[in-house]
Amino acid sequence: MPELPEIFCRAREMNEYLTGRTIASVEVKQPKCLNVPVETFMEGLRGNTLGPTTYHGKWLLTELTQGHLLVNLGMGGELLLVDHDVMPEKWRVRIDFCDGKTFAVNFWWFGSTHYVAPGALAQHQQSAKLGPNALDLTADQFQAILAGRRGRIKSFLLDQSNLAGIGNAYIHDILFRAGIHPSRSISTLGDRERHELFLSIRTEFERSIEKGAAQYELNLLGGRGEFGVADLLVGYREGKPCPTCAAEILKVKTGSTTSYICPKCQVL
DNA sequence: TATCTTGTTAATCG
DNA sequence: ACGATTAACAAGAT
Repeated sequence: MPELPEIFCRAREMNEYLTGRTIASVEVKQPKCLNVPVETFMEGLRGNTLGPTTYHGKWLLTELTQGHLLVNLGMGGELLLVDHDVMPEKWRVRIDFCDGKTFAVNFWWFGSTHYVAPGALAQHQQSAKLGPNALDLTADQFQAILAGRRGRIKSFLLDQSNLAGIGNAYIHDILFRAGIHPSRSISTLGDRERHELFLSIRTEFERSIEKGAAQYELNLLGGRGEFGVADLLVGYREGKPCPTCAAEILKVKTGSTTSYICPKCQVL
């Protein structure tokens, strides 16, 4: 589940381990994950040296000598730095560096690996329309984004054009910490609740980042984070007691997504 | 076998 | 125009 904490950590790792390496060749096993024809992709990348990597929501953006390499892990996958001849079993795109290392990209569903030509980043639709990073907001900015908005709070928070980085895994605990039911209308939320929500996003994401993000995702070197199921409060804990009031945690349908809630702490 | 899932976009309906 | 809902898409695990 790559959400903001995972992407944040991958970006940090890419800065530490990939920056300065020069691309010798590129191979694509799944052309559908590209935004341009395979030839364009390979030609665009070849010969470039990798600069700093930043993140925006669930996108990783790596500056190249000319242009940018963008990766979105979709619903999961691995970014691995390996030796040329020790490739992982599954990979969709491999970027071979001149020094014998390879950046191997794999998704298990719906990922993207894009090449953006110099100066064209603003034209990259998928990343250009993202809202601000959820962790970069101040309390006031968060209030401003919520002000006057309609609809349900959960769909609002999951909509990457409002604020970027929250997905359907961390959101269970984010809403629980704030004591807010996922189906609450935004218009019924008081200032105090909105502020609690703001704090919950920070708390939740920062806790995970401190631990190197999710246990069930591999980091660049093949290791794992330490944020695991034991760190979850209500997410994926159907039938278990709420950590606050001991009521039974429920798994409920909220629109097209599933939510885990405490029915006593998060009333509609 | 059938169903579930961490994401995103487009289409559709009211 | 907006919000809600559904389907669809590149898999893999249970």
